[in-house]
Amino acid sequence: MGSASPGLSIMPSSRLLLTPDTVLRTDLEKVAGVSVGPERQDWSPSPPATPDQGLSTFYLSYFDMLYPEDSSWAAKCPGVSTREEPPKEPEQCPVIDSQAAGGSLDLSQGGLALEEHSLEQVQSMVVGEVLKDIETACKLLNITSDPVDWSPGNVQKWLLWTEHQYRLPPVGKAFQELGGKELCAMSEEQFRQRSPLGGEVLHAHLDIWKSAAWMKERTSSGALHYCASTSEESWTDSEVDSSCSGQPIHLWQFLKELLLKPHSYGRLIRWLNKEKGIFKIEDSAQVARLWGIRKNRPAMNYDKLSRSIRQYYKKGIIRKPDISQRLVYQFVHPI
DNA sequence: CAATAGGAAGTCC
DNA sequence: GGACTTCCTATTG
Repeated sequence: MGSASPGLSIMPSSRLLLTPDTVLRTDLEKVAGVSVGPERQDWSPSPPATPDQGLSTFYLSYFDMLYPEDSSWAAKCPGVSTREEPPKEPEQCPVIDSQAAGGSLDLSQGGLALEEHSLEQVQSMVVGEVLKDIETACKLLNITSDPVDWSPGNVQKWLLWTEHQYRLPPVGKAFQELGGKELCAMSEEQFRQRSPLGGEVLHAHLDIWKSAAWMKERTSSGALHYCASTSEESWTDSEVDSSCSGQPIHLWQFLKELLLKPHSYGRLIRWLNKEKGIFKIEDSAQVARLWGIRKNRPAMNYDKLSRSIRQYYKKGIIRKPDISQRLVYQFVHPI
């Protein structure tokens, strides 16, 4: 049989007749624009006050994490608006321009050089970051990056995770029993029918995943760097291997993964002293919840999670720091 | 009152 | 059997 319905495989590719980052960008804009709620997600910069600030904020947050040391230039970098291809999505550009509208092109000196190379580079970096985020989520959830391959269980995990990440209203059982193929075949309208409040955003997020999977497959021929490249500064090779091979993830690995993505999880858990491996759990309930999603343990809570951490004391994996503080732990072997 | 500590038994791969 | 998970009691800040 035709197995994967034609539309399924054609859809992403037809969309990607445009450059990959154009497509992703469109999805990103959608997600950012649509999901702007009273309480935006955790991607660091200040919550947008208006819908069109949402997009800028969305991008800037990525600039932020690309240039954590000096994000000031990005904050006033309307260079973003000097796009070369306005013909394509005219109505989406003004949104980006909203920052420039404020005037103040501070690109006078040094800015020009930046402007020259920045746009495309920044765009590809942003896309790269999105792809990395997806890889991270895959690791944390133990699901494949291509939604088409998801089991109904995987779909539920992804839904729970995405809900949590972007503070979407719970979909409950609206998508129960759906596998990845069915999910991917659904239109935005169908998403909205199943989940009137968050369906549209969920669909946009899924779209990003689909695009990413398509891009990944397209470039996979020579590229096996994917897994390892996701956590630049992180573990040793052997550790990367274990987290890439779909083996059950250990709690300490999970915690480290969260710690490696401060722009996504910094409000839940963060380094107090990265060199020494000291970290603080800022939101114990949420960290436990994510761990529960990962392990399919809906009843997981901080009481149980912390008991697991305490098992690490004996094993010499995690300990309490010399100066014990609430919710602060230390990896015995940092880096 | 939530966090910490650790024993004990159960589950899951 | 290892790596949690679940439950529980006692202690601490």
